[in-house]
Amino acid sequence: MVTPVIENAVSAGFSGARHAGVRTGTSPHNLETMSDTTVRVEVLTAVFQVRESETAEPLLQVLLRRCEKAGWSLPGGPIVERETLGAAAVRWLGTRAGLTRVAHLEQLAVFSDPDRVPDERTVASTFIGLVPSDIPAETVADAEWFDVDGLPPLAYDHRDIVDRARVRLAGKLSYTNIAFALAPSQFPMSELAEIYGAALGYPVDSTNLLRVLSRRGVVVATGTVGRTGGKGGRPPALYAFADTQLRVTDEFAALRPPM
Amino acid sequence: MVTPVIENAVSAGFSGARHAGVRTGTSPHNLETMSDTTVRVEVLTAVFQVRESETAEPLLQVLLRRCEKAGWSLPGGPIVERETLGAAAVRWLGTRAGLTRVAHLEQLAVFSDPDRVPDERTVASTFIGLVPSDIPAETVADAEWFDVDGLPPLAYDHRDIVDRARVRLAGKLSYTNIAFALAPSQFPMSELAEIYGAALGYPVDSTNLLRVLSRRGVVVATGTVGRTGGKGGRPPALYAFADTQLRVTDEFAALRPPM
DNA sequence: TCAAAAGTGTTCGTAGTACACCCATGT
DNA sequence: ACATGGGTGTACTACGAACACTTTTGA
Repeated sequence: MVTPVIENAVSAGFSGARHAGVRTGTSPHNLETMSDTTVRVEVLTAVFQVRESETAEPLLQVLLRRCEKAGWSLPGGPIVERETLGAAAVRWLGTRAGLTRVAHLEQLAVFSDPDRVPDERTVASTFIGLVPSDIPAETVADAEWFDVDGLPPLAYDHRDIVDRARVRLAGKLSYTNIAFALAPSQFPMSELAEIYGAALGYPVDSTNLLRVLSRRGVVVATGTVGRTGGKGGRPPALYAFADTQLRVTDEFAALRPPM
Repeated sequence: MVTPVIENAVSAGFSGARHAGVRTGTSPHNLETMSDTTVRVEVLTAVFQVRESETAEPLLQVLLRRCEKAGWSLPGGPIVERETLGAAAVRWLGTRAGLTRVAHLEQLAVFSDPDRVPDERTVASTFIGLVPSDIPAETVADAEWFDVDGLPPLAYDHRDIVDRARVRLAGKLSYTNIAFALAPSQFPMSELAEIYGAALGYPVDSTNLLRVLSRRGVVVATGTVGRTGGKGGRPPALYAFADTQLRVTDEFAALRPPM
């Protein structure tokens, strides 16, 4: 179970942004010709996958890299010229962690505390990445998967980033089809319920999950049935996600438009 | 009515992040000692206020600045050393638009297209700012408020930013108490319903709004009553928001935890 | 034939909307 | 008194959770 946290909100009146002693460093107009203030920008991605672990049930895991200076850290690195942040995130996942495919990648937030990293001032633009559970692990170099509830000490503020990513993921599972990026292309509902359970941290009933997701048009039956498991039981119908693109499926919990 | 758009999602397998020809510009380890890739970072804020306009009802408006080079643009500018992005956003709102108080400020997204601004490569970290409707306009210098549905042509990608901000605001009105930052400290429910209506783009029934928001503990009655309006009518009870901090008030539309 | 897993159906609670009706004030 | 706006109550719908019961397989 993930505790919800409000993200990046600076609330309630800082009255008088009088920027005492703060040098703006530029004239107040023509934004596009100023070139004095540059800063190091890095991307960091929290990549999640629901994976088998020592326990009976699969668990939500995060991909970490061992970094000799600062311990375990999220994969990522600085951006280069003429590259979007998303492209940089993908590039670093390839080079740093051997990950060649993520089914979904989205911006999380920017972490900009001046002291978040010692030495050079570094702003981190962070991402969430999701890998379907049937994609092989392919851990490369010094990368490794960890249960989200059994993380080692992480470098800098990377633990905050992972926590925020988990909250976001849990939230979106409830009102979007984001699980398409965690699930295999075809699956029995009981397996999908386990994926939801792993990501949310509490058990999800497969019966009701089917009802909710099919009413919303998120999953559709493929018509095929799977093999029955090791200990007998009725062979399960196989389902698939209708989209492979993030969609809001329950837009308004309240205050929906009239008619 | 705001059309929902999925934000910042790069979905569905870029298989093989082989970064063809892309120079990473650094060795793959020790993130904290690299200093080659720096980039200009600017903050931009879409500030909203529900304000009286020519029409009978108040409308949602955005604060824009006239910029001689690129036309109307969002207030903001580059960050300086040892300043978080949020602080930079606040500072620029003060110097560029004379705004000394926002009730809520939150990160929106990062816009990083290499060509989003000509000349120097500039990454924009964008924010949403909200100003209560009873705060005087205080337009300063060449800043001006515009109806969100009657915007002039905006500089660069600033129109995209405003649109994304509107979608985010509309969404959060439904499942958080974010309206605290748009409403006066005390208000009759009919006035709050108008604020919701302006921000959402469709009429909101004040009767039901009261029920929803009081069940959730978002608004509370102050006990006082206001003055009756110009054309008679029963004097309204006055309400206030319980918090001045963003809170999720309807966390799970579906898939709530058991028990 | 029995256990295990999957699927179907039913009941229940509750949130949200629509709308009718009652209340308090100014003219 | 009556128009105007505010407040209360009620009926209806829909969604989701819980859970019992039925179905289909393997041992």
